[in-house]
Amino acid sequence: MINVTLPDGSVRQYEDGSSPSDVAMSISPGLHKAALAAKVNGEMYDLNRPLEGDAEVAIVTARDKEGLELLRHDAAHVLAQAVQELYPDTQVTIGPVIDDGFYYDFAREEPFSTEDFEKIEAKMREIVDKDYPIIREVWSKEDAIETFKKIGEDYKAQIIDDIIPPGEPITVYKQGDWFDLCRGPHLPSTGKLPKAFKLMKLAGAYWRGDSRNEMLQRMYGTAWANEKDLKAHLTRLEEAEKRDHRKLGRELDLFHLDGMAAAGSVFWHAKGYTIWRQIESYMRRRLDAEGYDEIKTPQLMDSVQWEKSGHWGKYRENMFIVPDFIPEGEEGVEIKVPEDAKLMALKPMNCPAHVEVFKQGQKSYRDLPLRLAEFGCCHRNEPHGAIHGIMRVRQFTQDDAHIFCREDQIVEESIKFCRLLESVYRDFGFEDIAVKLSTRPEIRAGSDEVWDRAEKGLQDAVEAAGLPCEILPGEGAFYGPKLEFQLTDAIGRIWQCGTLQLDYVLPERLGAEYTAPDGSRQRPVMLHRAILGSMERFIGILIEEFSGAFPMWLSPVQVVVATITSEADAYAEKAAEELRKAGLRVEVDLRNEKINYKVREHSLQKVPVIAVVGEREAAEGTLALRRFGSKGQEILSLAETAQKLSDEATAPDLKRVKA
RNA sequence: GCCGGUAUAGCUCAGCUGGUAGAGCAUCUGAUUUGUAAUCAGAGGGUCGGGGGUUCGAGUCCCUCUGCCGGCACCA
Repeated sequence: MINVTLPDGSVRQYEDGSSPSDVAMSISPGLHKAALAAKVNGEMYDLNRPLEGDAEVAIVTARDKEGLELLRHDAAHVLAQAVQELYPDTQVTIGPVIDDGFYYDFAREEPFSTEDFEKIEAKMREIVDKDYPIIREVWSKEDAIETFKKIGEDYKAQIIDDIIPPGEPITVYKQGDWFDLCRGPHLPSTGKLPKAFKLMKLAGAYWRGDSRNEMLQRMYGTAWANEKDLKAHLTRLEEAEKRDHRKLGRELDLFHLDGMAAAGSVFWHAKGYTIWRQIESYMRRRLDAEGYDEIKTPQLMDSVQWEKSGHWGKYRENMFIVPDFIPEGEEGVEIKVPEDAKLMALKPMNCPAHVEVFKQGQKSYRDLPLRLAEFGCCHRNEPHGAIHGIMRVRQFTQDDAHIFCREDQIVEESIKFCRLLESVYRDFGFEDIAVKLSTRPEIRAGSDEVWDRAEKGLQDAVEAAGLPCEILPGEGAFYGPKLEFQLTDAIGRIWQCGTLQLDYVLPERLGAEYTAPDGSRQRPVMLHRAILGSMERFIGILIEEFSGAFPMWLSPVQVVVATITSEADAYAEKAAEELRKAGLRVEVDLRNEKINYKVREHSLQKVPVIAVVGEREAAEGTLALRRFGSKGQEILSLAETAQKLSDEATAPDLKRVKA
């Protein structure tokens, strides 16, 4: 007999060789029906896999996170079986679970098309209906390789050969005639898979994630415990689409993009640039208060500078190179660049120029830490497939700064930075920030003691700011460890925004030094840091975060004064003037349209306040305020409105000063 | 850069198996003076992304380039 401890703490006895399925049945037939797998001593087990002794057993159903993952994993297998039955010339590779679903990578000469999806889904449902038992088998490595090779599954054979560590058992799952290499666990039968799945998209993906390898065809799908959850998920996706910054950017007249005229660069319109200016002013105030010195450095620098900094060697192919010469000849004649023309490059980052500024004049230890900030406009020739809206562009402006300091100042500076970043993000409404600490890579500059101190310094800094942090071992730059601060867009894509990087190498390469108290010449350490990251990307994320309905202080138009009849025109102008005097961004709508029409239009533009004026308001010197997202109205005197709205429109940092 | 998809009016989209373009909204003009999410009428607007080909004839079929979309790879 074996003793089984259930999640509620109770202990039951079962015959030797009993499986989680027996346990579930003994608790209730309902649970047995809902059971998908089990957690045995914390490890996931198939329902029918015999228990090997006393154990803690928890039955997993579709309600558990693990259960849902199991479903999705099975959905991937059912997909693979369906595809191979329909298209026998297809090889299977891998099919993992991802957020909200799964994918499967197939190798096949002929491309699939999304038009095949309907047929494939029908086949998947058929496999579910057949209710094939899913049977786990343990094979030897040699047998497994041989079997998969024999049936032409070269990728599977390669996985077993290269990827699975020796000694680990090779498990194969069979459903009907079809079988697949898999770690498991799986559902007891294909009939347990709810039909709440849907194939979503088709995409290319490199075999084993390496662009030197061949490209496979990846099918993405989503799978849920029931139809209702699936529908809710699809609705969420639709809602997220409405928040897409590219769509809102156009609809709200914030910016436009023109792939033909300037691929990967943003044309900012007045409204979008108003938001930009608010953010820039805000950041400038925050940096001023933190002891930064704002500077401005050249857009074009001689290639010699980039050679010295090391960028030329490593990133040349992503830099825009400009030959320094005067083209001759008539219009229409091809421009010939002389072979000996000096080359310049648009800056891909600001740091070398900041080191140049640091190097001007003599620096003493008394000058440190020296914090040089710049809203630096950078150009990077990004791979074309990487460009995305205003999130990933070829011209962008960083809220960049470099802190030159002594090694013993690193920790304090890092803490100050993390606190500042956390406070800035909170002002913009971001509460959960993902922080990643990338530690020393295999090939690196500097001694282990220096790395020890640097990594610990960054970790302490994040902790001091009260931010949770995940460590990415070996992901740091060769010159130092780094922190990355990530935000998520409307559809769950993660974007790097803020960053803090320690750099011991660049000051050395470019010869930055200061005079120490003992009169010796010393190298400063350099902290590369950005809070928002790129202005473009940050604004893109803000647009999606607020779905275009910006808080008052950022909103490009804060108030629209809309008239009901032309009788109120003069008063409307006067009211707008008063509100502008109070520092508000105000537009007036005197058009000969019904108030319904005006309210609708400005509501669609997500203007925070519509101030309606008719004869009554004009006579009484009041405004009827209607807030975005509400139907009610509030009648206030002109003076009260100016006071109240300008308070509301005060930037968060200035509010703190006032308070 | 790679794989797949896609490109028609300012925007959203229709245009079946080839017979030289349509709708709604927007714009402009006129009427309407209106009380909180679309007042009515009329007009203008497109070498159907560029180039090449098949055909008597191409928005429609083929090739090619470019952009865009979704992934992959990349992201100092």
